[in-house]
Amino acid sequence: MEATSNEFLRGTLKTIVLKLLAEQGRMYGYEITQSVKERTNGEITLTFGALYPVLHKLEQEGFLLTESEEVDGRLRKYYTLTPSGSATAIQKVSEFERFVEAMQILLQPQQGLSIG
Amino acid sequence: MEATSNEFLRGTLKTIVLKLLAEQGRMYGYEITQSVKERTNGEITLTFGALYPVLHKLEQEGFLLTESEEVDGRLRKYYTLTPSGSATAIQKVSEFERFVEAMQILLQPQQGLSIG
DNA sequence: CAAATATATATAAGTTTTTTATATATTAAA
DNA sequence: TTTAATATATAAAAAACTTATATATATTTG
Repeated sequence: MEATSNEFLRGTLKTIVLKLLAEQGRMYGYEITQSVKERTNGEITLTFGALYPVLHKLEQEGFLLTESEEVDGRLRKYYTLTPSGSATAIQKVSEFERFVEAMQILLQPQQGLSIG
Repeated sequence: MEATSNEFLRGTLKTIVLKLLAEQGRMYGYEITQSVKERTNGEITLTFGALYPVLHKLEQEGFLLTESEEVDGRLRKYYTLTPSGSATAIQKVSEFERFVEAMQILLQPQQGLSIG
C-alpha cells in the first residue's frame, strides 16, 4: 500500500486544508497532516515543507486566522477559517469536483460503440 | 461556463497526454489541446507553454516517439507511445483514480452519523 | 540515565512545473 | 489586407513543491 507519488497532489493542497478546517473548525498543522494520513489510509501524505508555506499563504490571503496556545509545554498554532476562507473552501471543493468530472471524461476507457 | 482555474491541472498533464495517445495512437500537439478542450467542453484547457515542455520531457524519458510530417505546407510533429509509454499510461491513469478516491474521502460532506 | 520516537513549528536551498510572453510561419476567411 | 485558425517552439519569470535542516519538548524504550 504505497502512497501515490503525490504528483497529483500538486494544486490540491489548499483545497484539502480549507476543507478540513471547514469541517473541523480548528486545527493545528501537525494535526492536519495526521488527519489526512489516517483518513486516506496513508494514500495521501502532506509534508511539512509543503504544508506550512500553504498555511502561511492562506493566512496572508485572509482565509485563515491563527491563535497560539501552549499545550503540554509545547506551542501549538491553531488555524480557523475567516468568512472568506469558508466561502473559498466551498468554492474550491466544488471546483475540484468539476475538474474530476472533466478528467473522468478524458480518462474513461474508450467506448467500443457497440451499444446503441 | 468558465474553465476551472486549472490549478488542479498541475500534476495531471502527463497523465492526460499519455492517456490520449494510448487511445488515439498518434497525435500532434495542437490536436491534443483541441481534443482536450472539446471533450471537456472547455473545462480543461492545455496551454502550449505547458504542453510542449511536457511532450519533450516525455520524449526524453523514452515514453514517446516523434515523426515529423508536412501537411498542407505546415509541419506537424506526431507523437506515438513507446512500449514503456503505454505501460506508464495505464499506470498513471490508475494512480490518478486511486488519488481521486482518496480525495473523495477528504472532500465528501461529513456525515451526520444519524443512520446506523 | 541515554537514546529513540513522537509531537510541534519553521525555514532555506534547490528543483520542477507552470504561466506568460514572444517568435515564427502557412492557410483561409472576412 | 488584416484577422483568425493552424502549428511548433522557447525564454523569462513566477509558483509550487521536495528535501534537508534547525529547534525544542515529552514520552517511551533500553
